[in-house]
Amino acid sequence: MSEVRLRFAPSPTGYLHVGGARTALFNWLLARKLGGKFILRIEDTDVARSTQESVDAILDGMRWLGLDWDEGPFYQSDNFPLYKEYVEKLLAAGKAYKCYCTAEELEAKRESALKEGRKPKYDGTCRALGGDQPDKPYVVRFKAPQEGVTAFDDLIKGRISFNNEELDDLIIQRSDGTPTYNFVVVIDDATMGITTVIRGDDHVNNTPRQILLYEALGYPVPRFAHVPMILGADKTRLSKRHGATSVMAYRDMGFLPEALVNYLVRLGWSYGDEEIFSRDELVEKFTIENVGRSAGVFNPDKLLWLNAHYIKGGDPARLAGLLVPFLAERGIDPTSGPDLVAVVKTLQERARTMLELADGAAFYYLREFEYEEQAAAKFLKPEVAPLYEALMAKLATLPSFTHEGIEATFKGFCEERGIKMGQIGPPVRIALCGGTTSPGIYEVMEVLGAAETMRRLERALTKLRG
RNA sequence: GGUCCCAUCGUCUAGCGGUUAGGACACCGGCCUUUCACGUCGGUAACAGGGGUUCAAGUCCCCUUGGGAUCACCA
Repeated sequence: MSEVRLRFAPSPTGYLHVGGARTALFNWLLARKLGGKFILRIEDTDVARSTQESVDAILDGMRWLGLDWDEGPFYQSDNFPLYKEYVEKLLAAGKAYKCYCTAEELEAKRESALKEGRKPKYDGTCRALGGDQPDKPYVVRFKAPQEGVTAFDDLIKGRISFNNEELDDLIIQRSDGTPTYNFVVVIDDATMGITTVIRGDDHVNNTPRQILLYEALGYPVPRFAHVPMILGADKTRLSKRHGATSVMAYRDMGFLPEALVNYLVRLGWSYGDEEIFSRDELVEKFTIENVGRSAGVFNPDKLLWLNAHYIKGGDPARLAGLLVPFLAERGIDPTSGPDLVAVVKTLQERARTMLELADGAAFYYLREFEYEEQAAAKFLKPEVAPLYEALMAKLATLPSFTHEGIEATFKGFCEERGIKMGQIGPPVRIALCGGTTSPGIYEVMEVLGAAETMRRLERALTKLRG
């Protein structure tokens, strides 16, 4: 039983955001590296705020990132009877008690305490109460020690300690009988045998309470690792106003999962000077000790750079497959036109996202595209008509319409006529793709094929003749 | 406000007592070139401040300042 068991425990109140994804990633990496288990648990004790759509969205995000889990997903809402049992156990042992204070009373106390500059902690009114009050609604509170120190050695931040007097008697069961987060998380992590808890550092303040609960319940306390949060450019918590925070939104914006994974893991973790990590390398090299202690700013530019890197080196066939839906959004069906894989190859070095790849690929499949106004005015002039005609005649004699042959034809053409590539290149480019930006014209011509190339040249010829 | 955490280029970071403080993104130049990119070469740019400890401090300690998290019948 020395196997490490880690978990990711999101609450289904929204999509999977990048911060959560990074936490999940760290857990997953450590589990894979150590040959342990990675468990997915849905924290839906707040029945009112939890939705099935959110669960689905989170699962989709996990799958897209390739974070497969070994056990689960488990739902806390399935375990309410179990939690109730533990509450009873604590009650019976005198380690918890019923509190009859109403939410309104507590709110009032909290406000006045805050106003007077005192700590807004529960004052313990019901702690010493004698017997039950059968007809009154109540919550169950954990009877926390009021003195002493609770400390733990965080795997990332080092030793962290709290004076118990700072802690109050937290509610472990609501008046409607449902358990609360801090209690449930302990029961679950304990009963699931979680050995290491990696979570956002917004949980550090919960940790001492949870440790106390573990001890009260007689369970071993797991190791904790609190990962710093992700900030926006203005150093405040990353939110929608900084841009997309949903993992799936990044997919829709044309990012590759390996790019997002690489980016997210490097945000807060490092391995010497290395920037690029394959999934296998991450599993091999990841250690929780190399996770930094301070919060990091999400840098979209660097993500973009990584994405460009993975597109550049990606398998053209795979990229072509991923590209289809992006093309469909533009009303393009790549089955009627040049081979999409060949198209992708001409674009890989100049696209940073699948969106850009789709934009760049569009002209291959459009037959009656418009010419960019400025470009047409500058290059589609009557004077180039003879050039077009001569070039087409020469091209027509090519035995095979390949990059090499086409290039040789252009070279020879320029030499014969004593002109420079700059005089024939731009007009041809516009004829082929309608603008001044495109892959190299030799490769474009090869991918387009002889017939389509000639048709486009002919079409431009007609256009420039008025 | 209490508690807890954090602090190296604009950003992500390397550094684990002795370094010309390194890399990456971004930015600015050169080269390459049929366009746009890619690539390549080079450049600008950082140890928050103040005290200690030490022969020696970005590295260790303390304080200040500045950020952040958290103080729910949310998770």
